[in-house]
Amino acid sequence: MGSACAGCPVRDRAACSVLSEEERDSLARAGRMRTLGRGELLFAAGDEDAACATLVRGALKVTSVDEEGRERILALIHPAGFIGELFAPFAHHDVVALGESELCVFARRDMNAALDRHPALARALLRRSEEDLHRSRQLLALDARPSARDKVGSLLLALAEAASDSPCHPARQFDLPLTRGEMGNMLGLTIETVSRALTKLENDRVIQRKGARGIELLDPARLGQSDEERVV
Amino acid sequence: MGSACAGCPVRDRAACSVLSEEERDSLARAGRMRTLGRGELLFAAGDEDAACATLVRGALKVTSVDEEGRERILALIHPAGFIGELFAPFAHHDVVALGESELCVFARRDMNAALDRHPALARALLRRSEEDLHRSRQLLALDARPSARDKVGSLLLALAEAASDSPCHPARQFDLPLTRGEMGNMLGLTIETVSRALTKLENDRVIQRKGARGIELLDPARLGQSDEERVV
DNA sequence: CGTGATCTTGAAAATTTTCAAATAGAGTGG
DNA sequence: CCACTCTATTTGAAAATTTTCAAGATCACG
Repeated sequence: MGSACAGCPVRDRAACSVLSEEERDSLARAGRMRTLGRGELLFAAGDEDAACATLVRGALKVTSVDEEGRERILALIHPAGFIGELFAPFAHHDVVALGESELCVFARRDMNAALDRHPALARALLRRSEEDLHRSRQLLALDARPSARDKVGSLLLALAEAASDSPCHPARQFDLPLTRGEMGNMLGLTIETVSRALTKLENDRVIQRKGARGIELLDPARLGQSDEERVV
Repeated sequence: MGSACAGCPVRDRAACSVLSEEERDSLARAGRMRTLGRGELLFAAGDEDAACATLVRGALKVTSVDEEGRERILALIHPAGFIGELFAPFAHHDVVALGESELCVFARRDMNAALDRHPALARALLRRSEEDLHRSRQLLALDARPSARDKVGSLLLALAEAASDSPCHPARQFDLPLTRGEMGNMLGLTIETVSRALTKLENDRVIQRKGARGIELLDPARLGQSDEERVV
């Protein structure tokens, strides 16, 4: 029987890829695989000693719920992403599967021990955390766009890039992992406004909808652009 | 002559506080102090091998400029905060002083070397990065509020907490480190809307303005709340 | 005590939200 | 496989909010 990680689809990209074969297997023995269906919770805000995990397949959302019960999506996690707070005494946010997802889950104590044992792992997580921070800031930049059309366009572009295998190139065609409500939630818009923005993008021949969730990018260059600016 | 760090105001909170006295001094010798005035640039997006630094005094903003020239504030850095990307080949964003600021600056190579030499430093930076990520997500949550009044209120609360010494307790009175334009920028609102929101908050006896920049919190509990929800 | 920049305020225009209803899709049980 | 049902999405029109444009007030500073 081969290594537990031998067939792992993210073995070359996840944080643990910096470990040697043996080190990785030993870490894998401390963890376990887990599958979540759409809407299932990995852990909830307030959980003590919440686990941490590498996402192997699927997609997750990180959300917070304010005092009035409104949910806010704070981040999306894609395969090879690491999820979990190693230092906070309890989880700050909920983490929920957007679709069927597979994770490699570790107890926080085990991950902390691994961090001590393998300095390279700490570096790898620091690097990943830096990337997460960058992604979070890009998300922040989305909200700066003045018009709903631009916000939705920028989000589509971000999702297309996340859906693509090759980094930095958006997938030409992909399925939205988010409902209209979830998209609106991320952009501070209502469901109806998101829907209207998509209609407008389609009328402008920037995208082509394929059913409710499928998106084809006809003119990716105009997605991130302002509504007006491209009249030239 | 004592240690270079002996009088450092953030010596107990910055990432380097996990080092021993000697380790810290040796790191300090690799770095240098630098003072920036309001509006001065620490480094710019695209800089190769941009330095990194711990903020000792003052405040910084991390900004990006989109293709149409609009600036977007992505993060605020407060004393003891660490700034700089250790892994990206070039800086993603501009970093600018909001007011007179003092920093402890390191060449990226030196910081990377220190990371290898002191695993505890990698952990400390990972922890700090996790906190930055959390703050960035909180900022993201600001934009979810539907009304301008709530957005501005939430931002004021965040700034009051940053201005306070005691964590988790907002300063009752403080000076805004940001112009109206910068606040609007962070919230996706115009200068005028921010100004009107402040006027409304003042009319509602939630805050009291002291000149253009001074803010006194009269009823902090109502700052983060929805406009309507608190009619009871 | 000017002077330029920042901030406030007003009114019209544009955009978004809200409320309401119709349509399309996905999943289920017959 | 199809009809049914529940949910998600789209669309419309009025109401509310925000932006834009314009002008006056205030502040900081030389």
